[in-house]
Parts: sequence; structure tokens; C-alpha cells
Amino acid sequence: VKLQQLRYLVAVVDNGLNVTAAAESLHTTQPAISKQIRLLEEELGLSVFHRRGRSLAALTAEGELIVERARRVLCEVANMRSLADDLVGEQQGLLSIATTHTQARYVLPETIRRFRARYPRVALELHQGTAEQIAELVAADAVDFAIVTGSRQLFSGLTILPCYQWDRMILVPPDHPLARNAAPSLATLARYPLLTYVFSRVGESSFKRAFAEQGLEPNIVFTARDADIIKAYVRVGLGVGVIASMACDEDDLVAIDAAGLFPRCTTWLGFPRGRLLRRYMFDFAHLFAPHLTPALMAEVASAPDQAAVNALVGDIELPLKGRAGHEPRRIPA
Amino acid sequence: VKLQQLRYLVAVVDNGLNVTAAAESLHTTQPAISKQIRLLEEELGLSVFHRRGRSLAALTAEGELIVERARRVLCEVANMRSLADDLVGEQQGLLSIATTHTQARYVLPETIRRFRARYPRVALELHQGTAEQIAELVAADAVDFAIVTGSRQLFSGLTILPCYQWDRMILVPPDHPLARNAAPSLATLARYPLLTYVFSRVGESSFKRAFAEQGLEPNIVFTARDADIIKAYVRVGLGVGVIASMACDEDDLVAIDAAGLFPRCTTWLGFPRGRLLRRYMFDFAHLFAPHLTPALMAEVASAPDQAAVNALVGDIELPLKGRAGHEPRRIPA
DNA sequence: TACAGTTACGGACCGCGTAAGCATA
DNA sequence: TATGCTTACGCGGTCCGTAACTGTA
Repeated sequence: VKLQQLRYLVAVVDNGLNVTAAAESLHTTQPAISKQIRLLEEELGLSVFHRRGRSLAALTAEGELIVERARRVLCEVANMRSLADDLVGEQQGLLSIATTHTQARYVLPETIRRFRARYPRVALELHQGTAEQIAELVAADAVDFAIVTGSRQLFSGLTILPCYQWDRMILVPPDHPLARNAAPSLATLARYPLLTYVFSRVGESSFKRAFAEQGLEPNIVFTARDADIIKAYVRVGLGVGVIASMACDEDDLVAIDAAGLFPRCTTWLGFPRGRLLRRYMFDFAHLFAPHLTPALMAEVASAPDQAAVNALVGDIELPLKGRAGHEPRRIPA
Repeated sequence: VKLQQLRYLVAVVDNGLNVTAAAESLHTTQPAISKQIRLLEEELGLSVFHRRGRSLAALTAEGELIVERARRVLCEVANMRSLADDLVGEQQGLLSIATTHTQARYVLPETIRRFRARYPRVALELHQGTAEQIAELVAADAVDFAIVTGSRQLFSGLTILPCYQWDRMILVPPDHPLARNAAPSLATLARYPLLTYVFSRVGESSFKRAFAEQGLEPNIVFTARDADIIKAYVRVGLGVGVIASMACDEDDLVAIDAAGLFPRCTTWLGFPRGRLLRRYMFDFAHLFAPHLTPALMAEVASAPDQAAVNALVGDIELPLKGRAGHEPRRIPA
């Protein structure tokens, strides 16, 4: 068994069983891959793929297991390389983060500023997208960290660590009737056209659920992935915005705390299970969420599954992130 | 990075940093290994070994970590091979067990008989030795299972599962004064010359401790690794034997239950942490200790450390193995 | 001088790439 | 006919083994 064979195998699987595409992604040729996979199958004494004619139709049941093992081997090799890099000079490298607009625009800048001051020679890569797009990047092993709110079921291959909680805020123009209502109810909100984030395709939305639990049907007239876009449409009078409190830094709009109206959200940080993290990655996590100490991260990194991780982080009190500059005013339940 | 480089590296370490010896054990030549290790160090950008002159003097601090990682990689590769073998024909293979005389002679025969009936094509290898010798075999990755009583501290690299408990028995010739004493005390025992097992170099002996706790000093005149040898000397009147109850199957000697006099012993089964077990190994464990079900073993196999294993098996009630044919009579505490 | 690792060199092997062949949609 | 895998073949690299060299006990 050779490592290249395993790399080829995994690449074929990751390219949808298209050998030609896998060859391109690895900068080699299609026959090279075909042959090595044949050799691997021969050595293992089993077929990894179902073949229809000459094409690869699907993974066999055994193939699934073999590919899973191959990924582990490659992960361990990558870990060794990563360890060596860390040992030889921990200040160099690449930090690749996939996250949503809200994090990238409102939360991460300060973390990244401090991180860059500490590690000026670590290159940063920030991928922004929907939860689904982030999940794809994660599945392709293209990122070190994913930072997302909710959608945990999309990320079963990740070790997930809660970072902070946040509440929503209601955003209206100064001349809006709600601008003088410090604590509107959901029923009141439901009477206005609403603008909020697009809903993830998977799982339920805590936004909709909050209304549904009171038998209300919100009038959502506009959704966007992007708080900035929502604000723009709030400014032109399209309706009432409901966005994350971290995203409220405007003075020309009135922000009303919606804590208590909607369930509190938790933002988490995830990384591929089994991957050895560089020291600067530990430090990044620590900068992003102070309770994620390097010692805790080290423990978490060796946990075999999410249940073990939850046992480690379950009883940590999470910080509540609010409007920039001042904590959001709470509405008693 | 290539797998051969890692194999070479590990072989050199396992051969006491002797490249020539490593070359022999791998059926290759010394320059081949030297060169590949150089190349590996070059690629990693660090020195794995401290060199004194031309010889390898010691592992560097980084080298220790790299070797540990290399072992993991090789372990995962072996796991993949093992998985493939299991998938292609689970009835073939090798089961290598290291254990002590008592297990090999008195406990394992029945388990192995049933195992062979189930897996006639699995070759069996039974290594018998002291706890220290077994630990060596384990360290060299030469065995699949270790079955030992006590001495857990010798086996930190193993996942350890408790299998059963047992008590000691006192063995005397029929004409011995003790032959009519159904429940002798430790103080009584201490008045006779005693024959028992040799004591492990590490850790304390529960045998000696039992006497010490009552302020007694046993008169141990003879120790052997082997219950058969002890019996032989009991027969010639050298003194009173104290051996494991499982080892008592004689009719020409009087066996007196010593449960309650000495702490109960636990025999465990261990296997290298992180190693993927063949299906027949699961079944062997199940045959040996019925509470070690394949499902439990699967959970245990993915546990990251012994603490997690203990959490899984901690509350299992262990069977008590006694004298062949009938359970030993208990002495109330 | 014996021993252990390094360097140098020739040969075998292996894996890649090109090109032609062949099945499927 | 186009796509995609397979087979065939020549090339280049790499790894190994032999042998001579060198530093150390």
C-alpha cells in the first residue's frame, strides 16, 4: 500500500467517481490513477468500486469502509507534516476559515486584527458562504475552521465548540411607529412587514418557530444573507429588520433589543475531527472565544466523537455578544 | 513523505537507534535506511536524531513527537490492511496472544477449543511469559492480545478490559495438619513454609500485602511462575501452596478456599490502543469473557484513552472463576 | 582494528505520460 | 459521436544494493 494510491482513491471519490476529474485536480493523468487504483484493489483483494461497463458506478460496501480508512491514514500523514511545520517554526503557515457574512463582517475583524499582530507571517484565508457552502468546503478538507451559527446537523464530521451566544435586534427607521416602542411583542412585530436572514435549507428556523409557538404567522417580505443588505432595505422603508445584535452598529437606524422574543442563538467553531491543529490555530480559537484555552483545545482535539467534546465543554458559561459598544438591554421573560 | 520512510524510522527507533540492526530486521541494507531517514528529515525540515559523530545518539525532542506520529500513520495503514482482510474473508488470519502460565494452562484451553471450532483457519500463536516479557512483546507490536492478572502499570499502551476475577486456594498434601482445617487464618498460614507464584518486579504484591496488613511476615520458601511446579513441591512436602483457584484440578492434594484471606484478583485482556481488531478477535474476546460483546468491543476500540474505556466497562459485574467443576466455597468477610 | 554510518555508483523497478483501443450514452 | 476507462509502451526517476570511504571506540 502506498500513500499515493490512497490519495488517488480519495480524490476519485471526492470527484464523484470521475477519474478524469480527479486526475486534473491532482495534476496527473487519468491512466495513472486508474492503474494505481487497480493495484490497490488487487493488493487489498477486494473491489472498492462497482463498475458499470468501464465507468465507476458506485462505491461498494467494502469500498466505503476502505475509503474511510484511507482518509484516516492521509489525515495522520497530514498531521505529521503539520506537527513538523509547527516544530520548525510555528509562526508560519496558513489559516483557512469558512464562515458566514455576519461573522466575517462584524465579529471576526477584531479577532483577526489581534491574530495578525501575534502571527504576522500566517496567511489568512476567509471563505464566506452559506452554511451549505461552508459544509462543502469542510467536506473537501479545504478549511481549518468553520464558524457558523446553528446548522450543526450539517457538520457531522466536525468537532464543534460553542463560542458565544447572541440575541436578535429589531431595526427600524427613526420615523417608524416601532421606533418609540422599547419592547414590542411578537404579536406587534407580526403586524409589520419583516426583513431578516435567509433560512437554511436544513433544520428548522428559530425565527419562524418563535412566531409559530404563539400561533402567529410573520409577514416576511424580504430575506438576505447579509445584514448590510437588510439594513439598506430597512432604510428605504421596506419594513422592520430583524438581525443579529452584533451586526447593529448604525446610528441612523433605531435598534430595539429583541432578546426574550426569540431563542438565543449559539455560534460555534468547528474543525475536522482528528486533525492536528497548529499552535496558531489553538491561539486563534483562544482569541475568538477566551474560554477555548489551548489546554481545553488539546483535550478536545483528542476526543473521539462529539459526545466526548460536549462533555468537556458542556458546562462552560458562554459569553453573550451584543451590540458593538454596549450590551443589549434585556427584556425580562 | 512515504510510508517506507516511516517504517524505516520506526524500525531504527525500535532497534535502539541501531541502523544496521534495523536494516536486518527489515531485510534491507543499512545505506537504504540511512538515506531515507535523511530524506525524511530534510522534508520535515528538522532533525529527528541527535548524532554523535556518525552514530545516532538519541531522539531529539521533536523526533519523539514525529516518531509517535509515524507510529500512528503505520497503525492506520495496518488497520486498513486488517479491515481489507476482514472484508475479504474473515475466517483466515492469525491470532497472537501473550499470557502467563496460569492462563495458558488452565483458563485458555476451553476458550481456544471453542474458538478453533468457530475459526478453524485462524492460526493461533500463544506466547507465554512473565508480565515483563509480555510487556515487551506488546511494545514490539508482536501480539494482538495480552491476558494478564494485575501489572496494569506495565501496559500503558494497551486498552485494558477486565475479564474475570478469581481467588487463591491453599494446597496441601492429604496428611498435612491444614488438610482438616476448612478455614485457616492468615496467622495460621504464616506458621507454615509457603510456596506461591514469583512476584512481579513492579508494583506491590497483593499476597504480601495481605499478610503485612495483619502485621504478619509470611515464610515464603519457594516461588515459581508455574502452578504445576508449585504443586510438585507441595506433593514432596516442601510446604503449603497458595495458587490461583483455576489452577486447582488435582485430586491427590487438598484444596482449601482462600477467598477472604487475600484480595480478589482481576484478570484482564489488553490490546494495542488504536489497533483495529479483526472480527475473529472480537469473537475471541467474547468467548473468553462473555460480557465483552462485539458491540462493547467496538465502542471500546474507538475510545481515546483508558479512562474512557473504564467508563464503558466500569460498572460491569465480572464473573468469578473458581476451581474447575465447582465454584469455590466462600468465607464470609 | 573493528564497527557503524556516509558517500558514490550501477542496475532494477516502478510509476508516469502519451497514444491507441473500446465500451456506453 | 462524444465521453471516459483500459491497455500498451517508452521514458525518467527513485530506490536499492554493492563497494569504497570515514570517523569513532
